[in-house]
Amino acid sequence: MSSSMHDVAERAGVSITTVSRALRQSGLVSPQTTARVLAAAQELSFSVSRTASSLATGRTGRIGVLVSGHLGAWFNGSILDGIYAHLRDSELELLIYRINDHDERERFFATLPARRNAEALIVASFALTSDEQQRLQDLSMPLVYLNQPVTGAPSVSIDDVAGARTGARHLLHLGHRRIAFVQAADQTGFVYSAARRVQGYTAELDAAGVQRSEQLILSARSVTDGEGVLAQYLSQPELPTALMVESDELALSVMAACWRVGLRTPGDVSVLGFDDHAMAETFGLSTVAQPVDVLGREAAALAVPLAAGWADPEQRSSSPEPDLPTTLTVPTRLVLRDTTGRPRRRSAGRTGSDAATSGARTS
Amino acid sequence: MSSSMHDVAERAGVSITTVSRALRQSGLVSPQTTARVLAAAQELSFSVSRTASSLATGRTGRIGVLVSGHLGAWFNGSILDGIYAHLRDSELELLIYRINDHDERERFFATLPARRNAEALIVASFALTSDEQQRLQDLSMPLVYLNQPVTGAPSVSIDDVAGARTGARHLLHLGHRRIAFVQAADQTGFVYSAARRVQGYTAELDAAGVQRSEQLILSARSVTDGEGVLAQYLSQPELPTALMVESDELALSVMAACWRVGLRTPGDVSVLGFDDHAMAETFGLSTVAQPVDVLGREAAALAVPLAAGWADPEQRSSSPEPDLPTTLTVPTRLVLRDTTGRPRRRSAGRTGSDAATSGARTS
DNA sequence: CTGTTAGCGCCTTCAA
DNA sequence: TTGAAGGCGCTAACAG
Repeated sequence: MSSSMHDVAERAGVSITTVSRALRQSGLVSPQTTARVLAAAQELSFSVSRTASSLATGRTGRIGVLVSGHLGAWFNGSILDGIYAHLRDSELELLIYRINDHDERERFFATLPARRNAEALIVASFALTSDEQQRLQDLSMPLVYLNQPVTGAPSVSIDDVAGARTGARHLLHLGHRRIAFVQAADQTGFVYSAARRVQGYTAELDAAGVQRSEQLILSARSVTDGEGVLAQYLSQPELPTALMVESDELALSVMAACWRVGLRTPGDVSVLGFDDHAMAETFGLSTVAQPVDVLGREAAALAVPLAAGWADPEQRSSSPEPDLPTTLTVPTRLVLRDTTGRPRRRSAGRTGSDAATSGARTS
Repeated sequence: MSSSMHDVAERAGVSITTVSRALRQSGLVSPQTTARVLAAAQELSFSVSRTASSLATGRTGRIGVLVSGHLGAWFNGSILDGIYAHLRDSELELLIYRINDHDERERFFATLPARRNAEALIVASFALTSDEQQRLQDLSMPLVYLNQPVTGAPSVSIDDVAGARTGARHLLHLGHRRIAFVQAADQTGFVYSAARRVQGYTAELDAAGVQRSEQLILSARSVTDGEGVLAQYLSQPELPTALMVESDELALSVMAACWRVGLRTPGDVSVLGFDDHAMAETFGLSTVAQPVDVLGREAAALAVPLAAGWADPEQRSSSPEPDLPTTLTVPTRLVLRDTTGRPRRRSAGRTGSDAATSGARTS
């Protein structure tokens, strides 16, 4: 049996109100009384029912996170860690909603369980239909988008375009002139990031006046389809000297496939990932690191005041710019390890390290 | 402003009670009335406040999970996925409590926020002090332990000992006679699994009458300390022909280190992991797979009825064996890929593929 | 089948 | 500094 404030009050010889105040450190209770109440609560191993206090205050003390795909996916997990770190300091709890398949999707949008059950909802890296986006807005509950091009709502994203440009640039500076980009087909959810990364790649190559073609965009059937990518790579009439891969997970798979057939990185081909997945360091994968924990932390930092302000309308006025939704962009960082280097001069698909000129081919 | 049942009742011209019943499909409301209520609710885009109904019913509709370490860790994420899959079907929500450092630990055990806030708590792979275990019991709420040797409480674990034995056995059958085991030092939380894995390794080698020594237990400073392990490996007077590694994460790190110095797997040394981490397949790591999602799912399956039964004491009687805490053990499975094979006969640290005899050493 | 009457456990006026 | 009264939004027990 969990005891209630009533029991504590009785034990401490005070009113329920006093117990409530003492337990919340409202500062309206004398030290002695407070001590007595605390002791009584201790003895009964009492703790406040959030449910009841939620009903009374209108605040649930919970933040929801809507996640796309598996919770076990590196990205999702890391995001949650960042969010948690911040929520912890705000005494808020973390409620998770996962949308992993069509079924879960239906269910979520049919019941919108988040409604009134959390004070704000962080929507992580999602490919939402406009209909779904609308439904979320209708929730009339603060939303924070993570890695999504939603206008008019607070959001946090990494700078995919700039990251990809930086990645491409370093390959260009190393002397690469034939750089392929590897995409994954079915990444549920991460479509925006993916699109922006290709975009960055394209932009940088164009800016450098380097040749580029549709043929240089390789696509994997899944994030573990390194073999498929390798096949496409080796089918190219003129072999690219570098591969920019959409994500580390896929890049690692590509690397593994290369190694399996004896292609060395960066000896035969440079491979650049994107993310800085936990395993990237282990295997020495050069990559464009995105600070996922920061992403989560910032999203939470945006959500918390909204949550508070929502229940407490007057707090809103304290913010300098009343209602401009904040849009945060966190920068990426190029991490050089062992898979990118100067292109080799000899062998397949010859390249010059200082010019874009290319002539006869090896095939 | 979110509307209440009151508004819906008014709009539909019925009592609040009827609204409540209609919305819960209690089957006590006529189809027409139900339709009217639903319509009204729709128009007001109303949805029930879980907080209020929780207070009234005494059920929060939430299951808590206490997680050790990072949410982004493969194991934790996978567990959560399994749990989520089951909860989803029970209309329960997932509340997360993470204990990642001393601070979070203190905080959790000081305030026990899960109390009265969730209907049951799943305690995942944890190294709890007995004091902490006691605190959890004090929660007086249903607990389900995952991968922990807690007696008298429902629990789900994988069979680490048997898994390790199987792993060792296959190496023995392949002809290995000098097999080292690699442990990680500071795995916060997973100490039990780790201990049981060494135990299985030890038992199997002993059963086979194969020589074994303290020296053959290598230890990494962290799960990414493949280099350190390699150093220890290469310092052995007589080189082991196989390495059984406590976890895939560490095994991958070891593999990478081997490759970096030119040691082939399994050509020069066989490497066997444990877990079946997402990356194991990518890199062809042979491993003892533990079905983590099943683990999570089973834990949830144990927790859900407890949660229900807790609030609804009479339901308990429906279970065949009233109060025997269930202890589930889920089996592991050996997954052979590219890193384990017969030991080589020539070269360093000679081995015989059919005898345990060993003579002169190479050093 | 529907409505009325009481709470669930806490917090927030308002008084003392 | 403390207490009494009322209500947060919903559900349950009991009538009709």
